Amino acid sequence: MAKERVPNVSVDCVVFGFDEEQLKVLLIEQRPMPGVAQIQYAIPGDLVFKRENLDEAAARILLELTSLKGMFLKQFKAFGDVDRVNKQKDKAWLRSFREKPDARVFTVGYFSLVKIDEYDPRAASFAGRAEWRSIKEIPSLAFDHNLILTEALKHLKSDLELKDLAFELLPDKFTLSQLQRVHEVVLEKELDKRNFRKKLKAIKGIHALEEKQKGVDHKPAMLYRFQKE
Amino acid sequence: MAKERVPNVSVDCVVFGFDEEQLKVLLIEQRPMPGVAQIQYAIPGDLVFKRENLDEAAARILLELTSLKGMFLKQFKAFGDVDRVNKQKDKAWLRSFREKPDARVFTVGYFSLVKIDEYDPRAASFAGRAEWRSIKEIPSLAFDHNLILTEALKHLKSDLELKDLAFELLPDKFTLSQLQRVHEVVLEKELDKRNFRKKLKAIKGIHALEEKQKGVDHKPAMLYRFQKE
DNA sequence: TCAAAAGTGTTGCATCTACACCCATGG
DNA sequence: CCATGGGTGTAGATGCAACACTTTTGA
Repeated sequence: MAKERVPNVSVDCVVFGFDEEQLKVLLIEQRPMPGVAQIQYAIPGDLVFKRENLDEAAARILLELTSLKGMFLKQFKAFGDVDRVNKQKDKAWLRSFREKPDARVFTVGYFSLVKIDEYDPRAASFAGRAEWRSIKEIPSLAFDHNLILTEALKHLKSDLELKDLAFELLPDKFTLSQLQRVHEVVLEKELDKRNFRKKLKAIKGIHALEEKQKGVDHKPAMLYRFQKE
Repeated sequence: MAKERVPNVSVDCVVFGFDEEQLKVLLIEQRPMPGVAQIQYAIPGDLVFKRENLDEAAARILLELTSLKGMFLKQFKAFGDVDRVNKQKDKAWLRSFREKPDARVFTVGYFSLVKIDEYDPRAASFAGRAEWRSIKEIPSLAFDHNLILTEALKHLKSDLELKDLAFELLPDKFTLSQLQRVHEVVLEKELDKRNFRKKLKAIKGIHALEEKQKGVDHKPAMLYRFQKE
Protein backbone atom coordinates (compact mmCIF):
# COMPACT_ATOMS: atom_id res chain seq x y z
CA MET A 1 0.00 0.00 0.00
CA ALA A 2 1.35 3.37 -1.04
CA LYS A 3 1.94 5.62 1.93
CA GLU A 4 1.10 8.70 0.00
CA ARG A 5 -1.68 10.68 1.62
CA VAL A 6 -4.78 12.31 0.30
CA PRO A 7 -4.23 16.03 0.93
CA ASN A 8 -7.53 17.03 2.46
CA VAL A 9 -9.32 14.13 4.12
CA SER A 10 -8.35 12.82 7.51
CA VAL A 11 -9.65 10.44 10.11
CA ASP A 12 -9.72 11.33 13.80
CA CYS A 13 -10.03 8.67 16.39
CA VAL A 14 -11.48 9.38 19.83
CA VAL A 15 -10.11 6.61 22.04
CA PHE A 16 -12.08 5.97 25.21
CA GLY A 17 -10.80 3.99 28.18
CA PHE A 18 -12.05 3.31 31.68
CA ASP A 19 -9.77 3.21 34.71
CA GLU A 20 -12.10 1.88 37.44
CA GLU A 21 -13.24 5.34 38.23
CA GLN A 22 -13.49 7.71 35.31
CA LEU A 23 -14.03 7.66 31.59
CA LYS A 24 -10.82 8.71 29.89
CA VAL A 25 -9.77 9.86 26.47
CA LEU A 26 -6.41 9.41 24.85
CA LEU A 27 -4.96 12.77 23.80
CA ILE A 28 -1.67 13.43 22.08
CA GLU A 29 0.66 16.30 22.48
CA GLN A 30 0.98 18.58 19.54
CA ARG A 31 4.08 20.75 19.47
CA PRO A 32 4.53 23.27 16.66
CA MET A 33 7.97 21.71 16.11
CA PRO A 34 9.82 18.92 17.91
CA GLY A 35 11.49 20.35 20.97
CA VAL A 36 9.34 23.41 21.29
CA ALA A 37 7.88 23.92 24.73
CA GLN A 38 4.49 25.22 23.71
CA ILE A 39 2.03 22.35 23.76
CA GLN A 40 -1.46 21.88 22.56
CA TYR A 41 -3.42 18.66 22.86
CA ALA A 42 -5.25 16.91 20.07
CA ILE A 43 -7.26 13.87 19.27
CA PRO A 44 -5.10 11.41 17.35
CA GLY A 45 -5.70 11.39 13.64
CA ASP A 46 -4.03 11.39 10.27
CA LEU A 47 -4.65 12.11 6.63
CA VAL A 48 -6.00 9.07 4.81
CA PHE A 49 -3.66 7.14 2.52
CA LYS A 50 -4.46 7.23 -1.15
CA ARG A 51 -5.27 3.54 -1.28
CA GLU A 52 -6.89 3.10 2.08
CA ASN A 53 -10.56 2.97 3.07
CA LEU A 54 -11.84 5.12 5.91
CA ASP A 55 -12.31 2.20 8.29
CA GLU A 56 -8.79 1.02 7.50
CA ALA A 57 -7.36 4.44 8.20
CA ALA A 58 -9.07 4.54 11.57
CA ALA A 59 -7.78 1.08 12.46
CA ARG A 60 -4.28 2.09 11.42
CA ILE A 61 -4.31 5.18 13.61
CA LEU A 62 -5.58 3.19 16.53
CA LEU A 63 -2.91 0.54 16.01
CA GLU A 64 -0.10 3.08 15.77
CA LEU A 65 -1.34 4.76 18.89
CA THR A 66 -2.09 1.84 21.11
CA SER A 67 -0.55 -1.24 19.48
CA LEU A 68 -3.96 -2.82 19.96
CA LYS A 69 -5.81 -4.66 17.27
CA GLY A 70 -9.44 -5.62 16.98
CA MET A 71 -10.72 -3.04 19.43
CA PHE A 72 -14.21 -1.66 19.03
CA LEU A 73 -14.17 1.08 16.43
CA LYS A 74 -17.07 2.97 14.94
CA GLN A 75 -17.53 5.91 12.65
CA PHE A 76 -19.81 8.51 14.17
CA LYS A 77 -19.66 11.72 12.17
CA ALA A 78 -17.92 13.72 9.47
CA PHE A 79 -16.72 17.26 10.12
CA GLY A 80 -16.02 19.73 7.35
CA ASP A 81 -16.63 23.28 8.41
CA VAL A 82 -14.84 25.71 6.17
CA ASP A 83 -12.65 27.11 8.89
CA ARG A 84 -12.16 24.07 11.04
CA VAL A 85 -8.38 24.08 10.52
CA ASN A 86 -8.03 27.75 10.06
CA LYS A 87 -7.66 29.12 13.55
CA GLN A 88 -4.70 31.08 14.76
CA LYS A 89 -3.79 28.54 17.45
CA ASP A 90 -3.25 25.83 14.83
CA LYS A 91 -1.24 27.73 12.25
CA ALA A 92 2.23 26.92 13.58
CA TRP A 93 1.63 23.20 13.73
CA LEU A 94 0.10 23.12 10.26
CA ARG A 95 3.03 24.99 8.79
CA SER A 96 5.45 22.44 10.25
CA PHE A 97 3.57 19.26 9.42
CA ARG A 98 1.39 19.81 6.40
CA GLU A 99 2.44 20.31 2.84
CA LYS A 100 -0.44 22.68 2.28
CA PRO A 101 -1.05 24.35 5.65
CA ASP A 102 -3.97 26.36 4.33
CA ALA A 103 -5.82 23.50 2.70
CA ARG A 104 -9.36 22.89 3.80
CA VAL A 105 -9.39 19.50 5.50
CA PHE A 106 -12.42 17.32 6.04
CA THR A 107 -12.26 14.76 8.78
CA VAL A 108 -14.23 11.65 9.60
CA GLY A 109 -14.63 10.98 13.32
CA TYR A 110 -14.39 7.49 14.78
CA PHE A 111 -14.61 6.45 18.37
CA SER A 112 -12.90 3.47 19.83
CA LEU A 113 -13.27 1.62 23.12
CA VAL A 114 -10.14 0.06 24.55
CA LYS A 115 -9.34 -1.91 27.64
CA ILE A 116 -7.10 0.51 29.42
CA ASP A 117 -5.05 -2.18 31.12
CA GLU A 118 -4.04 -3.70 27.78
CA TYR A 119 -2.76 -0.37 26.58
CA ASP A 120 1.01 -0.16 26.67
CA PRO A 121 2.18 3.38 26.03
CA ARG A 122 5.76 2.30 25.28
CA ALA A 123 4.72 0.02 22.45
CA ALA A 124 3.12 2.75 20.43
CA SER A 125 4.76 4.86 17.78
CA PHE A 126 3.27 7.94 19.37
CA ALA A 127 5.28 6.83 22.40
CA GLY A 128 5.49 9.32 25.20
CA ARG A 129 3.29 11.78 23.44
CA ALA A 130 -0.02 10.24 24.40
CA GLU A 131 -1.84 10.50 27.67
CA TRP A 132 -5.13 9.55 29.22
CA ARG A 133 -7.28 12.43 30.31
CA SER A 134 -10.47 12.25 32.26
CA ILE A 135 -13.36 13.57 30.23
CA LYS A 136 -14.04 15.88 33.14
CA GLU A 137 -10.70 17.61 32.60
CA ILE A 138 -10.31 18.22 28.92
CA PRO A 139 -8.20 21.23 27.99
CA SER A 140 -8.73 23.37 24.96
CA LEU A 141 -7.78 21.18 22.00
CA ALA A 142 -6.42 21.72 18.52
CA PHE A 143 -8.71 22.49 15.57
CA ASP A 144 -12.34 21.61 16.26
CA HIS A 145 -11.37 18.67 18.44
CA ASN A 146 -13.39 19.76 21.44
CA LEU A 147 -16.44 19.57 19.24
CA ILE A 148 -15.41 16.19 17.86
CA LEU A 149 -14.98 14.87 21.38
CA THR A 150 -18.36 16.19 22.48
CA GLU A 151 -20.04 14.52 19.54
CA ALA A 152 -18.19 11.27 20.17
CA LEU A 153 -19.42 11.26 23.76
CA LYS A 154 -22.96 11.86 22.65
CA HIS A 155 -22.80 8.87 20.34
CA LEU A 156 -21.11 6.65 22.90
CA LYS A 157 -23.79 7.51 25.40
CA SER A 158 -26.69 6.59 23.19
CA ASP A 159 -24.98 3.46 21.87
CA LEU A 160 -24.13 2.16 25.30
CA GLU A 161 -27.69 1.79 26.42
CA LEU A 162 -28.72 -0.71 23.80
CA LYS A 163 -25.59 -2.49 22.75
CA ASP A 164 -22.94 -4.45 24.55
CA LEU A 165 -20.38 -1.69 24.39
CA ALA A 166 -19.56 -1.52 28.07
CA PHE A 167 -17.58 -4.76 27.96
CA GLU A 168 -15.23 -3.24 25.41
CA LEU A 169 -14.01 -0.89 28.11
CA LEU A 170 -13.47 -3.50 30.81
CA PRO A 171 -10.76 -6.06 31.36
CA ASP A 172 -11.46 -9.61 30.34
CA LYS A 173 -12.47 -10.52 33.87
CA PHE A 174 -14.53 -7.91 35.63
CA THR A 175 -16.81 -7.46 38.60
CA LEU A 176 -20.41 -6.38 38.36
CA SER A 177 -19.58 -3.21 40.24
CA GLN A 178 -17.06 -2.27 37.59
CA LEU A 179 -19.65 -2.88 34.93
CA GLN A 180 -22.12 -0.72 36.77
CA ARG A 181 -19.57 2.03 37.22
CA VAL A 182 -18.93 2.13 33.46
CA HIS A 183 -22.59 2.66 32.83
CA GLU A 184 -22.84 5.31 35.49
CA VAL A 185 -19.88 7.25 34.19
CA VAL A 186 -20.92 7.15 30.57
CA LEU A 187 -24.58 7.83 31.14
CA GLU A 188 -23.81 10.38 33.83
CA LYS A 189 -26.35 9.11 36.30
CA GLU A 190 -26.38 6.85 39.31
CA LEU A 191 -27.91 3.42 39.05
CA ASP A 192 -29.48 1.19 41.66
CA LYS A 193 -27.29 -1.82 42.36
CA ARG A 194 -30.06 -4.38 42.68
CA ASN A 195 -32.01 -3.16 39.69
CA PHE A 196 -28.87 -3.05 37.60
CA ARG A 197 -28.04 -6.64 38.44
CA LYS A 198 -31.55 -7.78 37.73
CA LYS A 199 -31.30 -6.35 34.25
CA LEU A 200 -27.99 -8.11 33.70
CA LYS A 201 -29.64 -11.46 34.24
CA ALA A 202 -31.70 -10.83 31.12
CA ILE A 203 -28.56 -10.25 29.04
CA LYS A 204 -27.02 -13.44 27.86
CA GLY A 205 -23.30 -13.71 27.46
CA ILE A 206 -22.32 -12.74 31.00
CA HIS A 207 -20.82 -15.73 32.76
CA ALA A 208 -19.71 -15.95 36.37
CA LEU A 209 -16.24 -17.42 36.76
CA GLU A 210 -15.28 -19.58 39.71
CA GLU A 211 -12.90 -16.95 40.84
CA LYS A 212 -12.90 -13.92 43.08
CA GLN A 213 -11.15 -10.62 43.31
CA LYS A 214 -7.91 -10.72 45.30
CA GLY A 215 -6.05 -8.23 47.43
CA VAL A 216 -8.92 -5.91 48.17
CA ASP A 217 -9.61 -4.82 51.73
CA HIS A 218 -13.25 -5.69 51.63
CA LYS A 219 -15.38 -8.62 50.67
CA PRO A 220 -13.98 -9.79 47.32
CA ALA A 221 -16.32 -9.64 44.37
CA MET A 222 -17.12 -12.48 42.02
CA LEU A 223 -15.44 -12.16 38.64
CA TYR A 224 -17.34 -12.38 35.37
CA ARG A 225 -16.51 -12.74 31.74
CA PHE A 226 -18.48 -11.61 28.70
CA GLN A 227 -18.78 -13.94 25.72
CA LYS A 228 -20.46 -12.36 22.73
CA GLU A 229 -23.45 -14.27 21.36
CA MET B 1 -19.97 32.59 -2.00
CA ALA B 2 -17.59 31.28 -4.65
CA LYS B 3 -19.10 28.48 -6.69
CA GLU B 4 -15.78 26.76 -7.12
CA ARG B 5 -15.93 23.19 -5.90
CA VAL B 6 -13.62 21.09 -3.80
CA PRO B 7 -12.41 18.36 -6.15
CA ASN B 8 -12.88 15.28 -4.02
CA VAL B 9 -15.52 15.72 -1.34
CA SER B 10 -19.20 15.54 -2.11
CA VAL B 11 -22.47 15.40 -0.25
CA ASP B 12 -25.22 12.97 -1.21
CA CYS B 13 -28.73 13.54 -0.06
CA VAL B 14 -31.19 10.68 0.30
CA VAL B 15 -34.61 12.32 0.12
CA PHE B 16 -37.45 10.31 1.61
CA GLY B 17 -41.12 10.97 1.02
CA PHE B 18 -44.34 9.20 1.90
CA ASP B 19 -47.30 8.98 -0.48
CA GLU B 20 -50.04 7.54 1.75
CA GLU B 21 -48.93 4.05 0.95
CA GLN B 22 -45.22 3.56 0.46
CA LEU B 23 -41.94 5.09 1.52
CA LYS B 24 -40.31 6.69 -1.52
CA VAL B 25 -36.91 8.01 -2.44
CA LEU B 26 -36.10 10.75 -4.87
CA LEU B 27 -33.73 9.51 -7.57
CA ILE B 28 -32.28 11.47 -10.44
CA GLU B 29 -31.48 10.34 -13.92
CA GLN B 30 -27.87 10.22 -14.81
CA ARG B 31 -27.12 10.25 -18.52
CA PRO B 32 -23.48 10.02 -19.66
CA MET B 33 -24.16 13.07 -21.81
CA PRO B 34 -27.26 15.16 -22.33
CA GLY B 35 -29.45 13.47 -24.93
CA VAL B 36 -27.95 10.03 -24.63
CA ALA B 37 -30.54 7.31 -24.16
CA GLN B 38 -28.65 5.17 -21.70
CA ILE B 39 -29.82 6.02 -18.21
CA GLN B 40 -28.60 5.20 -14.78
CA TYR B 41 -30.20 6.44 -11.59
CA ALA B 42 -28.43 8.12 -8.74
CA ILE B 43 -29.00 9.71 -5.40
CA PRO B 44 -28.77 13.49 -5.77
CA GLY B 45 -25.51 14.98 -4.68
CA ASP B 46 -22.77 17.38 -5.58
CA LEU B 47 -19.22 18.30 -4.81
CA VAL B 48 -18.96 20.72 -1.92
CA PHE B 49 -18.20 24.36 -2.66
CA LYS B 50 -14.88 25.66 -1.42
CA ARG B 51 -16.48 28.03 1.04
CA GLU B 52 -19.43 25.94 2.15
CA ASN B 53 -19.93 23.77 5.21
CA LEU B 54 -21.19 20.22 4.85
CA ASP B 55 -24.62 20.99 6.27
CA GLU B 56 -24.89 23.95 3.94
CA ALA B 57 -24.01 21.84 0.93
CA ALA B 58 -26.68 19.32 1.84
CA ALA B 59 -29.28 22.06 2.25
CA ARG B 60 -28.28 23.52 -1.10
CA ILE B 61 -28.69 20.22 -2.91
CA LEU B 62 -32.03 19.66 -1.29
CA LEU B 63 -33.16 23.15 -2.26
CA GLU B 64 -32.04 22.79 -5.87
CA LEU B 65 -33.78 19.48 -6.09
CA THR B 66 -37.05 20.19 -4.37
CA SER B 67 -37.29 23.96 -3.97
CA LEU B 68 -38.07 23.21 -0.36
CA LYS B 69 -36.43 24.94 2.55
CA GLY B 70 -36.23 23.97 6.18
CA MET B 71 -36.97 20.31 5.69
CA PHE B 72 -35.55 17.77 8.10
CA LEU B 73 -31.98 17.01 7.15
CA LYS B 74 -29.46 14.89 8.98
CA GLN B 75 -25.98 13.62 8.33
CA PHE B 76 -25.79 9.88 8.81
CA LYS B 77 -22.51 8.55 7.47
CA ALA B 78 -19.38 9.26 5.44
CA PHE B 79 -18.34 6.97 2.61
CA GLY B 80 -14.82 6.79 1.29
CA ASP B 81 -13.96 3.40 -0.08
CA VAL B 82 -11.02 3.58 -2.41
CA ASP B 83 -12.93 2.34 -5.43
CA ARG B 84 -16.34 3.78 -4.75
CA VAL B 85 -16.30 5.90 -7.92
CA ASN B 86 -14.15 3.60 -9.92
CA LYS B 87 -16.56 1.15 -11.47
CA GLN B 88 -16.97 0.60 -15.17
CA LYS B 89 -20.63 1.60 -15.16
CA ASP B 90 -19.77 5.09 -13.89
CA LYS B 91 -16.85 5.95 -16.15
CA ALA B 92 -18.78 7.58 -18.96
CA TRP B 93 -20.66 9.94 -16.68
CA LEU B 94 -17.53 10.89 -14.77
CA ARG B 95 -15.67 11.68 -17.97
CA SER B 96 -18.46 14.03 -19.05
CA PHE B 97 -19.07 15.81 -15.79
CA ARG B 98 -15.94 15.79 -13.70
CA GLU B 99 -12.74 17.64 -14.24
CA LYS B 100 -10.77 14.75 -12.81
CA PRO B 101 -12.79 11.62 -13.60
CA ASP B 102 -10.34 9.34 -11.85
CA ALA B 103 -10.11 11.30 -8.62
CA ARG B 104 -10.96 9.48 -5.46
CA VAL B 105 -14.09 11.12 -4.07
CA PHE B 106 -15.27 10.97 -0.49
CA THR B 107 -18.91 11.62 0.16
CA VAL B 108 -20.91 12.52 3.22
CA GLY B 109 -24.40 11.05 3.30
CA TYR B 110 -27.40 13.01 4.52
CA PHE B 111 -30.99 11.96 4.64
CA SER B 112 -33.91 14.28 4.35
CA LEU B 113 -37.61 13.90 5.06
CA VAL B 114 -39.97 15.90 2.91
CA LYS B 115 -43.71 16.29 2.68
CA ILE B 116 -44.31 14.77 -0.69
CA ASP B 117 -47.34 16.94 -1.42
CA GLU B 118 -45.28 20.10 -1.05
CA TYR B 119 -42.78 18.88 -3.58
CA ASP B 120 -43.18 20.53 -6.95
CA PRO B 121 -41.03 18.82 -9.57
CA ARG B 122 -41.30 21.73 -12.02
CA ALA B 123 -39.89 24.22 -9.57
CA ALA B 124 -36.61 22.42 -9.21
CA SER B 125 -33.49 22.95 -11.23
CA PHE B 126 -33.19 19.21 -11.67
CA ALA B 127 -36.61 19.55 -13.34
CA GLY B 128 -37.81 16.51 -15.18
CA ARG B 129 -34.82 14.49 -14.15
CA ALA B 130 -36.02 13.51 -10.71
CA GLU B 131 -38.55 10.87 -9.78
CA TRP B 132 -39.96 9.21 -6.72
CA ARG B 133 -39.29 5.52 -6.43
CA SER B 134 -40.69 3.16 -3.87
CA ILE B 135 -37.95 1.75 -1.70
CA LYS B 136 -39.27 -1.65 -2.67
CA GLU B 137 -38.34 -1.03 -6.32
CA ILE B 138 -34.91 0.47 -6.37
CA PRO B 139 -32.86 -0.24 -9.49
CA SER B 140 -29.12 -0.62 -9.57
CA LEU B 141 -27.73 2.83 -8.87
CA ALA B 142 -24.61 4.77 -9.77
CA PHE B 143 -21.44 4.48 -7.71
CA ASP B 144 -22.05 3.00 -4.26
CA HIS B 145 -25.48 4.60 -4.02
CA ASN B 146 -27.31 1.37 -3.28
CA LEU B 147 -25.15 1.06 -0.20
CA ILE B 148 -25.72 4.68 0.74
CA LEU B 149 -29.46 4.18 0.45
CA THR B 150 -29.39 1.05 2.57
CA GLU B 151 -27.47 2.84 5.28
CA ALA B 152 -29.81 5.82 5.14
CA LEU B 153 -32.79 3.53 5.64
CA LYS B 154 -31.13 1.88 8.58
CA HIS B 155 -30.59 5.24 10.24
CA LEU B 156 -34.09 6.47 9.45
CA LYS B 157 -35.53 3.35 10.96
CA SER B 158 -33.74 3.62 14.25
CA ASP B 159 -34.28 7.37 14.48
CA LEU B 160 -37.99 7.13 13.85
CA GLU B 161 -38.72 5.10 16.93
CA LEU B 162 -37.53 7.64 19.43
CA LYS B 163 -37.83 10.97 17.76
CA ASP B 164 -40.63 12.89 16.13
CA LEU B 165 -39.46 12.21 12.61
CA ALA B 166 -42.68 10.77 11.28
CA PHE B 167 -44.37 14.16 11.16
CA GLU B 168 -41.71 15.39 8.77
CA LEU B 169 -43.07 13.01 6.17
CA LEU B 170 -46.71 13.92 6.58
CA PRO B 171 -48.73 16.88 5.39
CA ASP B 172 -49.46 19.61 7.87
CA LYS B 173 -52.87 18.11 8.66
CA PHE B 174 -52.89 14.37 8.91
CA THR B 175 -54.97 11.51 10.24
CA LEU B 176 -53.83 9.07 12.86
CA SER B 177 -54.05 6.28 10.32
CA GLN B 178 -51.59 8.06 8.08
CA LEU B 179 -49.28 8.49 11.02
CA GLN B 180 -49.55 4.82 11.81
CA ARG B 181 -48.92 3.87 8.21
CA VAL B 182 -45.67 5.86 8.15
CA HIS B 183 -44.45 3.96 11.14
CA GLU B 184 -45.46 0.65 9.66
CA VAL B 185 -43.74 1.29 6.36
CA VAL B 186 -40.52 2.57 7.85
CA LEU B 187 -40.26 0.00 10.59
CA GLU B 188 -41.45 -2.77 8.29
CA LYS B 189 -43.92 -4.23 10.72
CA GLU B 190 -47.62 -4.01 11.38
CA LEU B 191 -48.83 -2.15 14.43
CA ASP B 192 -51.98 -2.50 16.49
CA LYS B 193 -54.29 0.45 15.99
CA ARG B 194 -55.45 0.77 19.57
CA ASN B 195 -52.04 0.35 21.09
CA PHE B 196 -50.55 2.80 18.64
CA ARG B 197 -53.11 5.45 19.55
CA LYS B 198 -52.61 4.87 23.22
CA LYS B 199 -48.93 5.59 22.83
CA LEU B 200 -49.69 8.77 20.93
CA LYS B 201 -51.55 10.17 23.90
CA ALA B 202 -48.29 10.16 25.80
CA ILE B 203 -46.58 12.28 23.13
CA LYS B 204 -47.31 15.93 23.50
CA GLY B 205 -47.54 18.13 20.50
CA ILE B 206 -50.26 16.25 18.66
CA HIS B 207 -53.39 18.35 18.55
CA ALA B 208 -56.77 17.36 17.15
CA LEU B 209 -58.26 19.97 14.83
CA GLU B 210 -61.97 20.64 14.58
CA GLU B 211 -61.97 19.34 11.10
CA LYS B 212 -62.46 16.06 9.32
CA GLN B 213 -61.27 14.39 6.19
CA LYS B 214 -63.40 15.13 3.11
CA GLY B 215 -64.25 13.22 -0.01
CA VAL B 216 -63.45 9.75 1.23
CA ASP B 217 -65.96 6.95 0.71
CA HIS B 218 -65.88 5.80 4.29
CA LYS B 219 -66.14 7.34 7.70
CA PRO B 220 -63.98 10.47 7.60
CA ALA B 221 -61.12 10.64 10.04
CA MET B 222 -60.34 13.46 12.42
CA LEU B 223 -57.43 15.62 11.32
CA TYR B 224 -54.47 16.38 13.54
CA ARG B 225 -51.57 18.74 13.53
CA PHE B 226 -48.17 18.40 15.15
CA GLN B 227 -46.68 21.34 16.96
CA LYS B 228 -43.13 20.77 18.14
CA GLU B 229 -42.63 21.44 21.85
C1' DT C 1 -77.69 -1.54 2.27
C1' DC C 2 -73.05 -2.38 1.44
C1' DA C 3 -68.11 -1.66 1.61
C1' DA C 4 -64.42 0.53 3.80
C1' DA C 5 -61.93 2.59 7.12
C1' DA C 6 -62.56 5.15 11.81
C1' DG C 7 -62.79 4.85 16.41
C1' DT C 8 -62.77 2.90 21.13
C1' DG C 9 -61.27 -0.41 26.61
C1' DT C 10 -59.97 -4.15 29.30
C1' DT C 11 -57.11 -7.67 31.05
C1' DG C 12 -52.97 -10.32 31.93
C1' DC C 13 -48.15 -10.16 31.79
C1' DA C 14 -43.67 -8.25 31.89
C1' DT C 15 -40.81 -4.64 33.32
C1' DC C 16 -39.31 -0.78 36.22
C1' DT C 17 -38.53 1.63 40.54
C1' DA C 18 -37.77 2.28 45.29
C1' DC C 19 -35.88 0.63 49.18
C1' DA C 20 -32.40 -1.83 53.78
C1' DC C 21 -29.82 -5.20 55.69
C1' DC C 22 -26.23 -8.87 56.33
C1' DC C 23 -21.62 -10.69 54.56
C1' DA C 24 -16.59 -11.42 53.73
C1' DT C 25 -12.22 -9.52 53.78
C1' DG C 26 -7.83 -6.79 55.15
C1' DG C 27 -5.94 -3.74 58.19
C1' DC D 1 -13.47 -5.21 65.68
C1' DC D 2 -13.92 -1.83 62.28
C1' DA D 3 -14.34 0.02 57.61
C1' DT D 4 -15.33 -1.04 53.05
C1' DG D 5 -17.64 -2.45 49.30
C1' DG D 6 -20.25 -7.12 47.93
C1' DG D 7 -24.39 -9.26 47.59
C1' DT D 8 -29.51 -10.17 47.88
C1' DG D 9 -35.72 -9.77 47.49
C1' DT D 10 -40.20 -7.72 47.57
C1' DA D 11 -44.13 -4.79 46.63
C1' DG D 12 -46.39 -1.27 44.00
C1' DA D 13 -46.61 1.22 39.67
C1' DT D 14 -46.14 1.50 34.94
C1' DG D 15 -45.95 -0.04 30.32
C1' DC D 16 -46.93 -3.34 26.60
C1' DA D 17 -49.43 -6.91 23.81
C1' DA D 18 -53.50 -9.17 22.50
C1' DC D 19 -57.99 -8.84 21.19
C1' DA D 20 -63.66 -7.36 18.50
C1' DC D 21 -67.24 -4.64 17.79
C1' DT D 22 -69.80 -0.24 16.56
C1' DT D 23 -69.84 4.10 13.74
C1' DT D 24 -69.89 7.11 9.74
C1' DT D 25 -69.61 8.07 5.18
C1' DG D 26 -70.12 7.65 -0.23
C1' DA D 27 -71.47 4.83 -3.77
